[in-house]
Amino acid sequence: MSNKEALVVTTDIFKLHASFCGIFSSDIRLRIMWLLAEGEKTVTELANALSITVANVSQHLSIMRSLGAVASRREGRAIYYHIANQKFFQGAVLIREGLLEEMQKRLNAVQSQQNMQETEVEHEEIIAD
Amino acid sequence: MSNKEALVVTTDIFKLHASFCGIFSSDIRLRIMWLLAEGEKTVTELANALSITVANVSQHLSIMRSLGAVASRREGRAIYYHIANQKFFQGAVLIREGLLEEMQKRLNAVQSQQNMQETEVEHEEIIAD
DNA sequence: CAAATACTTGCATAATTATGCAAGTGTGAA
DNA sequence: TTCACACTTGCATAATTATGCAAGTATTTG
Repeated sequence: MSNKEALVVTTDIFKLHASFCGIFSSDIRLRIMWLLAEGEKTVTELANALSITVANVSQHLSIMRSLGAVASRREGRAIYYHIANQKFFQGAVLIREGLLEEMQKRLNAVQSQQNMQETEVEHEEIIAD
Repeated sequence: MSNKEALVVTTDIFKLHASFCGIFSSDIRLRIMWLLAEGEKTVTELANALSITVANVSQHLSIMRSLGAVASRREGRAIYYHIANQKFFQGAVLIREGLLEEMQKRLNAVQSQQNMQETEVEHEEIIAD
């Protein structure tokens, strides 16, 4: 994800989709999406919320804008950014939900395995008797 | 996205989510998701469908499995892969829909701009009369 | 056990992406 | 016009990710 490509021109929807999803492969850009989901924000507001430099936020926004994930409007000397299409955020939310579900499943699996082991120990103790 | 990390252990949901989304930033892995959405498939089947080497598919699957996007089961000497949670696919679909919507919007914008220009020309012609 | 099939892994090399810092642009106010 | 503010860009350096190829493991079959 560099910000040097001015325009993405691909006829291959999978390649386009993949480049686009590069947006979500940075935790900073994900946090920006989550902040912008609350409503439009300026670069400075985002930088403050994220505790990183304005230049860095600007570079991330430049990538996101070049891929069409966000759009901006100028008001005086501030530039307000917003999510270009809510489906981008909704899709990211869905993926996160899946992740959390899977983590919960694994946690449950580990816990029930622990219960199994505890049961085995009890069983051994019974045998030891 | 290397396949060397055995286990992702992060308490930061944004970092975890971002690593996970690295899966979608490769067109090959996206194609694998789309193929697996049809139903479970072996590594060889995927390699044939994608016209790439089995080793390469295996490496991509290894990344996807290490992040929990896919799971597998062995049947004889074949290993069948499937999507671990449908929300992963649904989220990717939603993002693609957003992308296509935005592309359509831009196409419409270009077309209406062309219509505007045509109207201007007509206008000039009327003036020329 | 040997051979064949199906898949995985290690490693080197190439390509892409991220970051900080310095310098630049655009806007409004004095 | 000069200054300050808000943001962007270029560039170098570091870090991550992708790919092919060769060698490896696991399973079934003869």
